Formats: sequence, structure tokens, C-alpha cells
Amino acid sequence: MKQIKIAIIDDHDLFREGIRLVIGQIENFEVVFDTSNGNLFLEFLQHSFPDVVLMDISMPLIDGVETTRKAIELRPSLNIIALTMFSDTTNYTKMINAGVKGFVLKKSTKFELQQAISVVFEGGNYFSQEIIKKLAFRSSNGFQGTDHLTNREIDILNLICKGFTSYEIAEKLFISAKTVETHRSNIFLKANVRNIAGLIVWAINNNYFSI
Amino acid sequence: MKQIKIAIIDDHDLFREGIRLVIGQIENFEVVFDTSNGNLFLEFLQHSFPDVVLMDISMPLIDGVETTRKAIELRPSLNIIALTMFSDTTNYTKMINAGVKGFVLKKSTKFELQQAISVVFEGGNYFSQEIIKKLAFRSSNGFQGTDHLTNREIDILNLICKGFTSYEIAEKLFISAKTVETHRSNIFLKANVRNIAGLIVWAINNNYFSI
DNA sequence: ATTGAACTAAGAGAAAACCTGTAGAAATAT
DNA sequence: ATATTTCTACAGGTTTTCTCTTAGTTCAAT
Repeated sequence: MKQIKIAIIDDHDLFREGIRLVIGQIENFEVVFDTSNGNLFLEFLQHSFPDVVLMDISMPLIDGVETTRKAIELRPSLNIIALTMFSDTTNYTKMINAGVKGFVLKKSTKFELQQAISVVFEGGNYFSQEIIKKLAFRSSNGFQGTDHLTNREIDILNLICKGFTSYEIAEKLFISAKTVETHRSNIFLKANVRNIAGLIVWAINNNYFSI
Repeated sequence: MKQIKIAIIDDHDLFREGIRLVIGQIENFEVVFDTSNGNLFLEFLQHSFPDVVLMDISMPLIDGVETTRKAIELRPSLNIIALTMFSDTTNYTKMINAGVKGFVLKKSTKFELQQAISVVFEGGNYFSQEIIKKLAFRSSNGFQGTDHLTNREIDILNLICKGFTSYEIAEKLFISAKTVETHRSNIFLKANVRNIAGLIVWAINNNYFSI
């Protein structure tokens, strides 16, 4: 029986260390690389090819989505499983589009992780129940694929999230308050929300803003 | 050298399992109990006395703050270390007031965790650098110890965060919109923010709302 | 060269948010 | 018993948000 070579990318040292040991206990599973830094992983990929990669999503420097994209670009057949804390709806799609083969929540069990790794190693897909439920819920609600924001809209969204009024934003960006309001309206349309409260939540979920 | 008996309360199975193994590797450290459920831990306390407890904060059923309070009530000399994912400012104080002897972030290293456990076991306190920084920052900014919200205010804050208008909230709660506005104003004062954007961020940071 | 997207701007009005202050009734604490 | 806190409610005001619509300019792509 061949050893399954596993790489772990997660910025939480304790968690990573823990997972290493959990995996080390499983027969035929072997952690060959672990890091807190997506870029270091991409370097590692230059000369090595792990069988399965466990990838955290939210990380500093370069996040899981970006790391996954670049990794898959480099090694299209790479088996990446997203490993995440949150039930963050949008990142599912981002990660899936980036090319992950599986999705496991950090709160799931050792058994489920083992399942996921095995299945993905054998060429399959593995998605936690909860992710599937979320996706099902979204499609049943006529969720429209998030129109991407323009650069200007992102700037403005960020300032809105920081609590600035349209007028204040206008001053900062040296444009008219009316222009800011236009952008704001367009952002609302794309985010499909009615007011700032909804917008902030959307912005956080869609990685446009973090607390 | 005496074995240090450690209990772990954390609802994330994978993380808990990992920590178990991490601790198992350390000489003189021994995990005697672990659970995802604060109530089960309180039961365990009826007949046992671990040397150090690692306690997650956000958990379903009964959260870390509540579990800590009850545990300390039962065993005032218990050494509890809060183990948390977030840099959540208010929970520091809540947990400290509840009686924890230390505070370690989940993203810290195995070494730091070992430090923390040893120090707390010997009767000291251990707080991660980052926590101390936060606390220092707060006091240097004339931060007024978060006036706690009343129950009604918490209800209303929650609805505000969900994007309802004052009028809609009034309808839901069968009170006047003016009353809602009064509560809203009081919440703004306590949160020390100027608008909904700031309020949402504050609410999330203070565990009144989660995404 | 033309199309399209992005950025800019504004008018006009309704709705909601935000500020300040007052005040009574009920529940809770000391 | 008395004081305090909480919940309720309103007045009257300013500011900001939100909706809808129209439109000129610039820049990049086909």
C-alpha cells in the first residue's frame, strides 16, 4: 500500500501541528510538508508533488484561494482539500472555482478528514454535508453569481465599511458626493442588499472587508 | 516530577484531537479529559480536578464564558486558560472576569502553549502578547469598560445587524418605532460608534452578532 | 472605428438614520 | 422604602441614505 503524501497550509500553528499528529496516526498517511505561508508552499511545489493538500482559506500574505489558484495552475492535477473554520458561503464557490477537490470543516471529525483525504486521493470529490446544504440552499434561492466589483467600487466599499459617509468618502477621493452615491447604488445592486447593514455582512463574507 | 493533568473543552473535534496529541508529546503533560460540551466538563468537575483547563470561548449549548464561571464557582482554585481563535476584544474581559488565569490564541505555537500551561500550573498568569497589546491599546484610548447592553438592546442590536429598519423592528417587537430609535441611540452610545457600519463591526467584535 | 465598461456627475424626492432632550411606568437592587 | 436601571414613548430637528434616471468622458478591446 502506497503512502499518501500530504501537505498542510494553515497559518494557525497550533492547529497545523495538531493536524500533523492526527494524520501521522493514520496508517498510510504521511505529512510531507506543512507551512503557514502560501508562497512557501508554491515554492515547495516546484520540486515536489504531494498526493493531497489541506488548504486553509483565510491566511495573511496570500490567502487560500489565491494559493490554490496558483498551485493548480502549476500542477493541474493536484488534489487540494479546503479546510476551513467558517461556514463562509462565498468562499466555497471561490475555492471550488479555484479547483479544490474537497471541502472539510475544521470542526469535523478525524474520521471525516480521513474519509475526505482517501476519497480525494483516489480521484474523487469530498464535500462536507454542511457545505452541500449551503450550496443547495443558495441555488434554491436563485442566488446570482456575484457580479465582480470594479476597482473604484472596491475602494468605496471599503470606506463605507469603515463608517465614512458619502460626503466624507467624496472628500477623501476628490470626487463629488453624488458620484460616491452612484457607486454605492451600483454596489448595492451587485451585492443584492438593501442597506449598509446588509452590505457590511456581504463585504465581510466576500472578502472585501475584514474586521 | 508530577504529571500535569489537563482538560480540554473545545467544540472543534479536529482541533481538540490535535491539541490532545500535541500535549501528549510534551513531557509531564497529560490530557485527562476532553469534550466538546461545557456541561459535560462541569459534570466531570464533580469528581475530578484537572491541574489546567484549556477552554475554547465560542461553543454551542454553553459557551466558554459561562462554563468558566460555573467551573470557577465550583472549584475556585481551578486553573483555566482561554484558548481562542479570534482577537475578540470583549471576550478577553469577559473571560478574565470569569476567572481565567491565561489567554492563548489558537494561532500561537506549541511552545507558547507549553509555556502557558507550565506558568499557570505553577500559580502564575499567562497572557499572549497580542492580548496584552489589545488591552494596552484599549486603556490608552480612554476605552470605557464596555457598558453591557440590556436584554432589550441586545434583541434590537441583533435585528439592526440583520438589516431591519427601525420601523420593521418596531413591528416585530410590537413597540413604537420611536422606542426602537431610543434603544438604538443608547446602543450607539455604549458602542461608541457613529453609524450602522461601525455598529455592525462592533457587534461582531463583541460577540453580539456573528456572520 | 466602434462598442462596451468604468468613472464621473447631478436632480429630485422619499425614507431612514441620527441627535438631543424629556418623561412615565415597571422591575430590580440595596 | 428608596434608588437605580430598564423599557417604554414622543417631539422636533438635521443629516444621510436610498431610489431612479439621465448623461458626458475616458480607456481598452475587437
